[in-house]
Amino acid sequence: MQGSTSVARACNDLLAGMAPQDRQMIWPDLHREELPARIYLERTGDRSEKIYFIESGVISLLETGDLREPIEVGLIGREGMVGASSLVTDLFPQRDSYVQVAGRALVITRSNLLRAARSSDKLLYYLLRYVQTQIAQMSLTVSASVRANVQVRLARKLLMYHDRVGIDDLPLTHENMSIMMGVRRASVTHAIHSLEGEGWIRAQRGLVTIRDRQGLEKYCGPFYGVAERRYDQIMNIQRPTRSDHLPRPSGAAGMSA
Amino acid sequence: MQGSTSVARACNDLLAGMAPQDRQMIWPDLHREELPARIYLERTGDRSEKIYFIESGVISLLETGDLREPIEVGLIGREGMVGASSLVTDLFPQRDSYVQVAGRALVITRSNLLRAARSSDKLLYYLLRYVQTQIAQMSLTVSASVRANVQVRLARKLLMYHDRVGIDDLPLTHENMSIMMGVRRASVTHAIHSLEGEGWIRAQRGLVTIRDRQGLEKYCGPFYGVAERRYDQIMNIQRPTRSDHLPRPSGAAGMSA
DNA sequence: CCTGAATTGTACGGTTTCGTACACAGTTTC
DNA sequence: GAAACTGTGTACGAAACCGTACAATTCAGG
Repeated sequence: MQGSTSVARACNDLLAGMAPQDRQMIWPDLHREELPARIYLERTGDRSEKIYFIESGVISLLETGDLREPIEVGLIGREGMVGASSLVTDLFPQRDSYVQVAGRALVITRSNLLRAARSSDKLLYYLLRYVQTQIAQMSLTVSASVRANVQVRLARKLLMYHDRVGIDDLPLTHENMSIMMGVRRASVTHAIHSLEGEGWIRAQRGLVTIRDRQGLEKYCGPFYGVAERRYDQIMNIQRPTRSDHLPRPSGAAGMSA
Repeated sequence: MQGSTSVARACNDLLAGMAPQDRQMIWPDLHREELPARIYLERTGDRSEKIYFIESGVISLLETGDLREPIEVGLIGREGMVGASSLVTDLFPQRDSYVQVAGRALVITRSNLLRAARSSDKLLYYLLRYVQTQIAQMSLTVSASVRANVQVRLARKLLMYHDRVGIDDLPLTHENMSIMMGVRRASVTHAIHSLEGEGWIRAQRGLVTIRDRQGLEKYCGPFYGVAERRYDQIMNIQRPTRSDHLPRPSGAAGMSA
């Protein structure tokens, strides 16, 4: 790809959180790459030689199964990486990784990261912990898919995007969201209007703006926040408002602030 | 627990499929345990000191989130193990593991398996591959939860249970299934009747008997079989009727035969 | 055998979501 | 500035599913 430059400082939480010696070990192998929207970082079954530590933008994990249209089963932003599973085993990707919101990433070759992980147990187990956070996210997505209605699921998804893009403007179309959620576009349009009517978001063509994050979180109830707290717990993140099992998601549950 | 005896021969696919030297290494540490129905092998957040290689019976992975009732997000039988994730990291279980169908398992302590995995990369990466199969299963569960109706989801679930119990009689109540699927009991009753009307199953009080597996598989369409083929692929299982992407699930897609 | 508990059958109005369709608005291309 | 494309608003009947409720059946224990 293009846009490969040398690295100044990492904006990726996994890189920022790993042991300094591990970070220093892989540092020379990292190169920054731009991630334009609508490209695939990995395709199901196609070996990928690169692993991406996302610095900005949003990647969706898409599950196709044997169906025509895929479904979004996971989200990755600056809190995560793409390709962790191809690291721990010589396996082909099991899902598509699709750039929903353009951004950039620090990229390392699979062989380089694999070598590093084999030489440092600490690094390997650190990255494996991240895999567990993805499992947690997916598990809670199952729960929400079954129990929450379209409107709540949409709100949840917007919050998850908001956590990752960092700004309040989310470049998403109704069609976009409808495919990711596996519902009709008309259902998304209706849900968007409803959330807009409450004053929580503002919708324009191809753009959703978050205006009242707390309102959205409250509306989602138990369907937002659990995955985010688990991420913190698994990766040992300490946040100022660390309220363990209180109902109040406290606004700092994710990776936003 | 009770029922701990010495081991004669493993009926667990993971143990059967691992490298002989790895199996021999952990063999002395394994003890057989009976798994009575309705107990929990792991609870979310409670450290578990045991890891279970399931020989028979069915374990559900239950996700509670912050909700009152849990949802089944994964199934484990003789093809798998409970506690794999607490192996690769010193993490608490992130989900409940509940014995849906009684059976037995070969049990090893976490510290023993952890030591073995640290001394054998091959073993570690083998078990990590199994974790990937669980992710695949969960990912396809998301897909099915969003796109398939209750009747198809029920059929899919019955097939997955059938794969794991080995016999045609599944000890499940309607209430049981309704909780696992997150729907009304009445919805399950209706779906059961419908599947029964097609002659694919036979239902009695607390018991569902599979009578026409192929019929069920055909009815599920793309919602059954993909996860099972991925398991084979990830774990490098070779089966006689290995038809890669043909629509025919061929009856040997799972771990049944 | 009797009683209580567990399981299953069934009903009804209400809500959500679907499938499909068509009109309109904003953006890009030529 | 006209055409083509993309994105959004809206409608309508049909289907799926829900919440709730209650009766009937089967099983387990005394």
